[in-house]
Amino acid sequence: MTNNSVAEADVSAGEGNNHNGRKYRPGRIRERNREKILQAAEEEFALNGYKGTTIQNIAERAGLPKSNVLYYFSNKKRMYAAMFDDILARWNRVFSDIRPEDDPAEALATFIRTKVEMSRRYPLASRLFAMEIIQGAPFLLNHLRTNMREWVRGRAEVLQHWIDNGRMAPVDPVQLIFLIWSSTQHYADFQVQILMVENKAEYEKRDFDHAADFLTDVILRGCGLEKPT
Amino acid sequence: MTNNSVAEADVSAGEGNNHNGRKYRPGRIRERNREKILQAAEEEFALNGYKGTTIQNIAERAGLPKSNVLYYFSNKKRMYAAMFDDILARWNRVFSDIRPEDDPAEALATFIRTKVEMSRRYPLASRLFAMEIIQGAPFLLNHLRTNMREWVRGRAEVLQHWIDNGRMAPVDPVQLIFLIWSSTQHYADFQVQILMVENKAEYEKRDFDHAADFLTDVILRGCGLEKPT
DNA sequence: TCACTTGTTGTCCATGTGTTCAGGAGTCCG
DNA sequence: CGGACTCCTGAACACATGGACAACAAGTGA
Repeated sequence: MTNNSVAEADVSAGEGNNHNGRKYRPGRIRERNREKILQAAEEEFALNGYKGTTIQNIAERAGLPKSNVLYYFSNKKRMYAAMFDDILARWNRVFSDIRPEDDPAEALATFIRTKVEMSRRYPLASRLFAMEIIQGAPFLLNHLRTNMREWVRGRAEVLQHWIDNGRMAPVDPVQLIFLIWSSTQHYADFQVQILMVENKAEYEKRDFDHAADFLTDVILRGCGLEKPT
Repeated sequence: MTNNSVAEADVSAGEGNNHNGRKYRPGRIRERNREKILQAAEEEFALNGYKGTTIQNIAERAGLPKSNVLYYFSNKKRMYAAMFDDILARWNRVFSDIRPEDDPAEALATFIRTKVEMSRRYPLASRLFAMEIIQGAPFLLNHLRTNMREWVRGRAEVLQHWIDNGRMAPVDPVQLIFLIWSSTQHYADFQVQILMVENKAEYEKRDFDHAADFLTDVILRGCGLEKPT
């Protein structure tokens, strides 16, 4: 199995037991603070980029002194990497596989809806990821080369299978995946632009529903599919 | 007319004449160096973000001493803004208007092709813009609120006109514009990801042609249109 | 050539930032 | 309670960076 994480393991004190035989429960304090910090980091990094974010800012947002933050993540890089581990894990938990015997229209619709939902629920993660890629993916390159490539190939194969069996129009499967990725992420990444253009102060749930409807409608038809009931 | 630029005018020495009555041609040296610097800035900012970019880096890439760069752009912010003025002007030069009497399929196809072509020719500009928006558009907010909003409304009106006349499927025109924006820009902004997933070292011209073909194909069909001959 | 503008550059400095470190407080278990 | 370990934190430091500035060089029209 390829290494699935972007962060080299941190020294991570408190991994359960020690050389003494005495057992300590791996601190719940640790757990709680780690989360507070990662949460804050996500917001700061997404707002200011890697370089633009200072540990001080993260610390303030997390309500902790800077030194304390550095106690949990020995340095900035590791923190950034740990954040992505978190995000990728979160994503992995959500996306279900597709199978050749599934209904194409239904599968695509679900995929689109799920992705739009991700844009709604985790816009920060989406933006973070986008910025990372735009800058050449210095941290995620390996992840793209391995996990993501396989992911895409797997899906593309199924799509191709559907095409070969005449169950959808013959469109390039990989490009189709890109199309769905880009158009759905757009609602998270370019939120400000969309809000400005539409002259709205903030998103509402129904905006996402509308977007999802629109995208399934156009893309499915674009693939020669009927909207599922 | 609304102010079309994002940069407050720089002091910009050498604006032609002086208080003395004597006339100087606004230095060609100035012109040349300005361009060298803006070019370098585009590359650096796109690669490292606003904060991550140092004047020193830009200077080195432009082959000038830092002090000289600061002679042309009195500070980092102004430089960043000037760069966007450049980029926006470049874009404005390219996009033609659409008219109600145009053929929908042809107009959309042209639009898509033009945007893909922009992704190919000016990937840095696209990435720069993307990063700026993702981070909340601190510099471009005003531009989004005015110019871009009007731009979208103008196009949307024409699209709606076509829909009302039954010349294309009834899809939300504004969403359609977003869809085209996002899917076409994706090839510039997420270049690394695409290359990694497809296991290619670099783009070739034909990749963009292929992408443009795919997008026109799917999106036009998605709008109930036939591909133009 | 002169008078004046434009262009060039080295130096200097205040500020901000990542990271280290040493010591102290808190927590848990026998 | 005592010992062992986890958690916390203020102070200090080395270093990078944006920008000011003053002196100097080059260019330009008369």
